[in-house]
Amino acid sequence: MGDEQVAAPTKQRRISQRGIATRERILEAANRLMFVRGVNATTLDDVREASQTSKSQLYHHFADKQELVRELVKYRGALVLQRERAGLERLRSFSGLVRWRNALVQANSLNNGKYGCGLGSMAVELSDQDEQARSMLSETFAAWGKLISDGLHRMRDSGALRQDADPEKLATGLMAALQGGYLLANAAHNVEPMEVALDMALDHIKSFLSEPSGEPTR
Amino acid sequence: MGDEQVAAPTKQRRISQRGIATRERILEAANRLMFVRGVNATTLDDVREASQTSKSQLYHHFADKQELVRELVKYRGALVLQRERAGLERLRSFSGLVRWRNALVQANSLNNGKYGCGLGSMAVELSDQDEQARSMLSETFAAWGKLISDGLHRMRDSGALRQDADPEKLATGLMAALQGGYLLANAAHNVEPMEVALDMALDHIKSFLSEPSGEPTR
DNA sequence: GAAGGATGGGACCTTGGAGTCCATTCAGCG
DNA sequence: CGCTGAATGGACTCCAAGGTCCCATCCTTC
Repeated sequence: MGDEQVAAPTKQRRISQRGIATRERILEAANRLMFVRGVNATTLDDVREASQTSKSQLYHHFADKQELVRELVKYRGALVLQRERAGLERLRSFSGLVRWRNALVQANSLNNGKYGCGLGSMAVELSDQDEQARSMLSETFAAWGKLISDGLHRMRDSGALRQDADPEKLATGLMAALQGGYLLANAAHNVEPMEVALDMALDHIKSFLSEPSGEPTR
Repeated sequence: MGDEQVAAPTKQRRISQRGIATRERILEAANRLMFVRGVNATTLDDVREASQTSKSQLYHHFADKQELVRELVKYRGALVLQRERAGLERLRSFSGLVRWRNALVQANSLNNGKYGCGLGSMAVELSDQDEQARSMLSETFAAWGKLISDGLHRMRDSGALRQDADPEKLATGLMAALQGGYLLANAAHNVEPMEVALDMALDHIKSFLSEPSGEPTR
């Protein structure tokens, strides 16, 4: 409960290139391990070993495990948003959504549905135990949703989507279908539920396309 | 790896009424605690205290924590299926689905979206760390889905739903929307995403209703 | 090239929480 | 009743995992 540099920001610790690299290595290792085993089931010794560092390094860069986890939330959130931005920022048509869907499905099918969504599983594991992590995750989901709804807005503005379509709601529904799909696929060790869920959401969006759209895509 | 009474079922330990009650109390306490804190974040001492039992009782009834958790998976699965059966076994119309949706939303809104689905969160927490638990959960999801698809089949048979509707896929989509909705609602501490997700799934099902159905419900 | 902070290795400490054990009480049965 | 095994209380053991510490080495700066 200290007031951590509220009024004395001068004392900023120097940080070298090497230090940055180590910190990155730690986060990268934590990311990998916690993705497959879950956050709570991953120990700091696991992380230490996988990142080829030592205990002192871990505690040099992170105050404790909780802080490491929080930094991981940011790290992973940034990765996901970056990936999603790449796939969504130029979304202007329904077929773009289909391509986006296909990429996610394909990636997940490489694991046979295992592990689920890096953000979703953290959300489940942490929401009830770390308020700060929860709120960061919630914001990340919001940003992700915005990427989708922005695309839908573009589609609506361009006339591809009807005026009565609600981009925000459609985006939320699509995100939920995606997360639920990940969850069921993970439990079943099989991507199929995720495909079905995404197809449902896409069909729902398709029902808001303007008239001159031909037969079913898929 | 012992073959546990494969051929000598005579030695079945006697179990008294009192013993059964204690076992039940333990499961019930574990259920409550692990629902709000998560499985891994709940200690056996927590359970012991909340159930007003002692260490020896815990280990008298369950071999270890893993077994307790697995029994909890069964226990909770049975509870959920029982509740869902009550709400779905007589499902014959779209308005029945709406009522079902409303009940789930209302229940979750009492927690402001917190905690999520008892099965879904266990699935995320356990799928990557206990194969047996994962497979039981997967089966429970399947049974849950079947309750829904059975209802949809009845609707299709009665003509409420068109012939080209696929009850299994619709049920999977609905389940995914529900789980994803729980997840987002939990992260946001707000039921809304869950409502939006379920409404999307219901709209999707509605699009398969036979002609003579009037304007939007909701 | 000496000082001082950043980086690093890894032994060590501490503790929470899983799991053991034994003495005691309780309940059904001959 | 008294015997037997189930039910129970709770002290105790043990260890994995988080966290501390100290000393060595590296890098930057003057």
